[in-house]
Parts: sequence; structure tokens; C-alpha cells
Amino acid sequence: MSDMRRLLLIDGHSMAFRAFYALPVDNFATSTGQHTNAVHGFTSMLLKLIAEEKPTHVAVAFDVGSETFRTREYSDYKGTRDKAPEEFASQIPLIKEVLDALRIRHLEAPDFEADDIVATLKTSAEDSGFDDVLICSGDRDTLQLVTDTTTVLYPTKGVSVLKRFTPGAVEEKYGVPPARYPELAALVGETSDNLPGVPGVGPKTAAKWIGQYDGLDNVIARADEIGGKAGQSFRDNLENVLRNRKLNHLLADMDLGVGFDELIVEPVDREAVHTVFDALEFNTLRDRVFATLDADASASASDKPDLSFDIASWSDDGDLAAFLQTHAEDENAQRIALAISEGATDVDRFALATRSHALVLNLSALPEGEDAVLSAFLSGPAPKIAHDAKQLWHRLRALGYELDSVVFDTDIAAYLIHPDQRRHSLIDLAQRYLDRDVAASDAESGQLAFELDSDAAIDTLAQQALAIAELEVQLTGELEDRALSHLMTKLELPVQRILQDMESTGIAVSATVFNELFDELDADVKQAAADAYAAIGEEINLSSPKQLQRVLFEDLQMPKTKRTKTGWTTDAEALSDLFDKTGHPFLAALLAHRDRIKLRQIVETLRSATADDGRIHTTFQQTVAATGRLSSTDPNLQNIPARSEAGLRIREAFVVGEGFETLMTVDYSQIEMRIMAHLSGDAGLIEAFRKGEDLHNFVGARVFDVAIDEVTPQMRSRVKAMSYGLAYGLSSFGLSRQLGIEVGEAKSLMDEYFDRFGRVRDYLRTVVEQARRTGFTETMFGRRRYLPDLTSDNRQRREMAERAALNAPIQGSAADIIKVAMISIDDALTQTGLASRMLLQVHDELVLEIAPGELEQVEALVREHMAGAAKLNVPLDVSVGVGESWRAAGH
DNA sequence: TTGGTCACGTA
DNA sequence: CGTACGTGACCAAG
Repeated sequence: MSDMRRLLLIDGHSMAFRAFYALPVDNFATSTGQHTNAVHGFTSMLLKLIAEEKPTHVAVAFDVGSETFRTREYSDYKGTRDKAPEEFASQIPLIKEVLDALRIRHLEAPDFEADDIVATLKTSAEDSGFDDVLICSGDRDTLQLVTDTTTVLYPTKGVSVLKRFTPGAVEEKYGVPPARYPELAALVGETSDNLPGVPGVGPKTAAKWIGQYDGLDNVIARADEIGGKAGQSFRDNLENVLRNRKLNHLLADMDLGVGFDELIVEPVDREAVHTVFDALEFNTLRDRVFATLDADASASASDKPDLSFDIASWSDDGDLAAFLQTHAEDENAQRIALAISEGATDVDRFALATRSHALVLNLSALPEGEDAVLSAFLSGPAPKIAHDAKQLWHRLRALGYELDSVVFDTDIAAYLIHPDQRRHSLIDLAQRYLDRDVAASDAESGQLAFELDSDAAIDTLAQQALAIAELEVQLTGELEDRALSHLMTKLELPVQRILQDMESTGIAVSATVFNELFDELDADVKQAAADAYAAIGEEINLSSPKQLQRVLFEDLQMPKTKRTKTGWTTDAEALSDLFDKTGHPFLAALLAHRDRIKLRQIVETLRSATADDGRIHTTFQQTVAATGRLSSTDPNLQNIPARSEAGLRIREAFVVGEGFETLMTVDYSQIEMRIMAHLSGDAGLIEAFRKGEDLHNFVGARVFDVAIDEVTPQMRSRVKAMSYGLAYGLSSFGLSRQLGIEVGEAKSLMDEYFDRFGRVRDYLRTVVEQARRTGFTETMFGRRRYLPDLTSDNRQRREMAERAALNAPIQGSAADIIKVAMISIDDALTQTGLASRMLLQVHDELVLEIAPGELEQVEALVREHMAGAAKLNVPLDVSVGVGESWRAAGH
């Protein structure tokens, strides 16, 4: 249509490097073990840029070797950089192969950096009348190249989110125009290049001076006029500045011997693309290449460049009823994927999608009729899918909608498949399973709500909903392959519903108790601090391990404790040891201070986490713990102190809420040991549990060969430590250290144990062996944990994986069992029409709030469903406590 | 402002 | 040289 020319220049090295760290190295490798994460990330970014920016010309510049004219000028240039890991270096040649196949020119010049090539091409492109130059680089030095026609795209998150630096954006961010950016950088320095600047001068000061004196040259000329510490520092470090300025200037007049005709975007070399992508085992990415860069497809693909689906409609103007009728109500109705915009904007957008069609609504301006239709749909029986439905449920609830009938959650599915990944963002999943980028294209540019709610943002939301719909198909397949589908439908989704209610209900707390406790602890902290200062005659920061080490090991010359990465430990155990040895009063005061300040901190956190309704609403994380447990955040209510007196007083502040009669705690006693008895089938352990004997006395009697009533407290505590340690892969060394006995003694203790309870040893061995063979462990309910490190050459990693393999089936089965119990308790409460409710789950314990008059009934119900949650060959003992506060209801 | 380290609370 | 978590302080990077 026109002869407009737009040049895209990419700093290949810096973008590949960003990609390497943005994508998990483990997930991208060929069957032969070649790492490909950087190649994948780079290629994906490149295709996206070409599809979105539609350049007419493209070039990629690379560094060559490590020696350049800059390193000769200043031998320490980039001297602090670690050598790139081998996994990265081997990918650079592969990226060049990809570029060759795509017929994209890549350039390098000995003695120069990629930046210089970029600068040179940019300058001559502007001279020869290009309309536009785009520079994509992760090196801030390129900002000096920004002009009205040259924009730098700088990665802010991975390689998929790029910030557009126009002259205005540079000025806004750094306070200087682009041409003066290197002057600012010279003053500030660049640590990643090992170029120190002027200590005490940051971007703000630098920008101020440059503006005030009109450029760095004048700042230097009038250095004597600059007052203050910063001024003196500047005069002292003038050499640094001059050197930095010299080094960060990009050369723009290299002789590259390449004409712009050679940079024109051309149809790819199809044959070569197949060869290269076969070798890299990139399949979906290959389709994107052909969609983006292939001449044959380009005519039809021009309006939907890189997407395999068609956004048939997305609009605000009320096609909801029609959309639902078409997609959700006919006889082969699809499940509808739902997504909601980030909470940051004034406008709440909501997307509904099938795998091929999406509709985006503006919830903030929905016509009344539409609103009713949406409301009925969301709360009705039509099957829905989402990514993190619990979060969506909370958002919708705040907007006045009820969400029901969620039949699939892509976040949970991804968690069941990869329980070791701590995050399963939709963006990552779409990238991995659909090879598609559904990230907001430029999150940073959206300073204004207006921009955040731009067409691009709406499009992103539509694409996310479409991705969720497509992911369901892929993830369902994966779940079925791994026999995990029942965990999703029978366990995790019902638990998710319950967690929603628990989170929104919260637990009542007493502000008075918190306030009194805080004041008391605060006084203790101050007293302990004063005692500590008096004991050493100076006021140090008692919370700084570094300063403590100085005092303890240098000034006071105390014996060295266990090593940490950076010095010697000052943990409570070591400090007590030192106190026993030296009796120094500082240590006692320090320990007291540690204890009190920690408790004070907990109280403060809880106090400020209390909502207006006088209750604390934690968030239960259902997709982070690798074993299948829940975790709790904001605040964490699963680690409230339960041992010390002061800790227990914190539990006194958790109280029964208005309109309810009392709190109840229910917990499984020794559930992990019972699971071990069940899984191992050890007759001795099973007998202990069936007889209802005190487990540790029973085991102690066997191990020490005495009658049960002759087991001394010392014997009991030793076998107790051992029993628990076994489920964690405890070694004789660890046991000896914990019990303070010789390794030999610990060893013979373990031998005695295994002689009496031999099936336990067999079981533990089998678990690891089988996991090594299959690659994963399994709980009683089939929840898997993959442990590739079991075959690692690295002993430490291998042994760590072995311990995880021992523990995962036990901890995980316990997690499964209490989840089952929660579901059947919730069910029973609903069925019976009781108003009592679950508030918290703490791994083997539930906290409930009992409605007036329901105590007996609920207790019976809870006991029944907890004990009946799993059929083991030993009984599942449950103990119940009741009281006004969590402490009183505790055991 | 971020990320790593240390320390410490729970099951 | 015992598993699984989350939080907060400090401190050196950014």
C-alpha cells in the first residue's frame, strides 16, 4: 500500500540472555539433552515483534568473543560478569541457525559489541530516510539512540513484556533527553558492566546536575561550584566519569559492508525451517513461523497473523444472551471459560470464551437486562472453567455475582501435573501448551486507567479466556494420562469451593487481647535490648546477624559455631550452646530479645491483618505445596505459635465470633505414623495403633526390650524423635545430633528399631526404588510428585530427592485425607442444615465455629467424617477440643 | 526497589 | 547430614 520503511534492530546477545533467564531451563530441552529455552524464548519474541510491528527490514546483532576495544581501554570492563553458563553459550549458534532459516540477517564484528552495530545501522537508516527504527535490546546504553523516529523496546519482564522508550519516555523515566542518557549513566555508573560511577550520586542527582548546568561537559567544567558531599564525591571520582562516558558512547560509523536491501524481510526458507525446528523439537513454534513469515500464507493470515483461532466477536454492547444461547445452551454446548481483568482499573472487564469465540463485557456499565442474564448464568448450572477460580469467585462476589458450577480450573490442573512448580501463571501455561503469548503487550505504558482499558487490554483479556478454553482440552488429556482427573473433580475442586467460604468467613480476633499482648511484649523487647546493650557496652542492631557475629566472635572471642554460607550461625540453638559454655549475660538477653521481638512481630502482623469485620481472612494457597498440602498467606495462620506460654497467649486472641457459641478444634493424632503403618503393613506398628497404646511407649518397649510401663521418659523421647525422623529420611548422623548422642549409639538405636519394625525399612526402601524407576512418587489417592533428581549425578541433589521421595507419599496422603474429611464435613453440615462452619485448616487440624445449640451434633458429625475419611488398616484417631478461644479449644 | 540469606514459627 | 511451608529483617545488589 505504501513504500513506508521500518527497520527492526535486535541486540541478539542481550535478548537471548534475557530469554535464558526468563524461561525455566528444565522445561526446554530436546530429547538429546540440548537446552533450548533461550532459543525458544528468543524466537518467540522475534515472531511476536515481527507480527506486531510489521517491520520491512530486520537485523540481529551479536557480540563476538569477549575482547573489544573497550576491554583494551579499560581492562576491568564487564569484569565482574560471571562467565555465561554453558547451557546458555551452546544456544547462541542455534539461534543463528534459526535466523538463517528465517532469512534474517545476523551481524557481528570482531572488536565491537552488538550495540555498536545497532548504533551504526540505526544512524545510517535515519540518514537514508527510514520512517521508523525499532531497537530491541536489554542494554540501557542503547537509550542514547532514541529519537523521534527511533524507539527502543526494552524488556521489563522476561522477553515478552517490552517497554517502549520514545524520547518522552526516556525523559520521564530518567529526567534527561535520550542524547544525554550516557552522561547520566557515566555519573551513576553501571554495575553490570563493572563501571563504578560517583558514589552517592544516583539518577536523580545526576539528572539534576545535567539539567542545571546544561550537560555533563559543563558539570565537569564547573565542578568546583557543586556543593555538598555529592559535589566532593564527584570531584574525587572525576576519572570514573570520564572513563564511563568514553566507554558508553556507541560507535555509529562502523563499516559493516551490508546494504539495507539485504535486510528486507523475505519469505522463509521452508526446507531449512523444517530441518532446524525438527532438530530443536519446536512444533507449535514452527506453525507460528509459517503464519508470520511465509509468503503463501501471508495473504490470508494478514488480518490474524499469529493466532490459530478467530475472535469472532468481542464487544461491550450486549450480545451476551446471544452468545450464551449459541455456545452454552445448545445440545453440544461447550464449557465456557471465564476471565476477569486485573483489579487495578476503574473498569472491570469480564471475558467469556469457548475455544473459538470470545465475548468481553464491561461489568461497570452493563445494561440491566444483561446484568441479570450474566448473574443467572454465573450462578446457574452451566459448566464453567477458569484459571484460579477461587480468586475469580472473590472478585465476582465483590461485584455482586455468585459463581457456581466451575468444573475445571487450569491452575489446579497445572499444579496436579507439575506440583513442584510453585507458580502456574496462565501466561506460562499458554506459552508452554499453546505456544502462544497472552501477556499484556505493554503493561508499563498503561499509566493511565484509560490506557489499561485500551482495545489492546480488552483483546488480551479475550485471548486469555480463549487460552483457558483451549488449555482445558490439553490439560484434561495430561490429567488423564497421569490418572489425575479424579483428584481434580473429586478432591481439589470441591476443596476449592470450601476454601472460598473459609476465606470469606475469616476468624474473629480480639483487638483487646492483641493490644495488651503487644504492649507487654514491647516492654519485654525494650528491657531485653537494654540488658543486651549493658552486657556489651554498646548499642548494636540485635537483629543483624552480621553485627552479632562481630560482637560474639571478634570482640568477645567466643568459640565459633556452625558455619553458614556467609559466616557462623547465631541461631537459637547455637546461642544456647554458647551460653552454656561462657555464661555471658549478653547471650541470655539476646535470646530473650529474639523470642519477644518475634512474638511482638507476629502480634503486630495479625493486628494489622484484622479486617473491618473484626476477623482475619487468610488466603489458602491450593497450588503451591509440592506434596499436596495447603498453605496459608496474608497472613499465614498455619504457623501461629503453639508451644511457649507467650505463643499460646496469641492463640487466646482468636475467639468465637458474634452469634456463635464456641470454637472447636479437631485433629488427627499421629496421622503420618498411622499412614506409615498402613503403607508399610508393619504388624508391630499396626498392633500398636489397634491396641490404642501410647505409640512411643509401645515402640520404646519393643526397641529397648522392656515392659511398656518400664519405658523411661528418655527412652520415649528417643524413639519418638526416631519415629518422626523416619518419615523425613533422617540419618543416624542427624538423629545423633538431635538427641545429643554418639553417631554409633544412634546407629544401633536405628538398627534396633528396624529389627523390630522391619517392614518399615522395607517400605521406605521400596518407595525410593520405585520412584527412581517411574520418576514419581504417589500418595494413597494417586497424587504424584515427580523427582527427576533421583537419578542425578550430584550426590547432594540425589539424596535430597530421596528424602523428598520418602516423605511425599506420607505427607501427601495425610493432606489428601484431611481434604476428603473437609469435603464430607462440609457436605454433612449443609445436608443437616447446620449453621456451624469451618474456619481454618492447619494440615492435620480443623478449626470450626459452632452455632448455638449445635455442639453435640457437630462434634459427632465431625468425628465420624474425620475418622471415616480414609480406610486404613489402622484406626484414624481424632481428638476434639472446645473453647471460647483457639487456645482454650486446643489440645 | 529487588533478591539472597538468615532466622524462626507451624505440621 | 529430617520433610513441607511463609514471613520478616537485614544487606547488597539493582
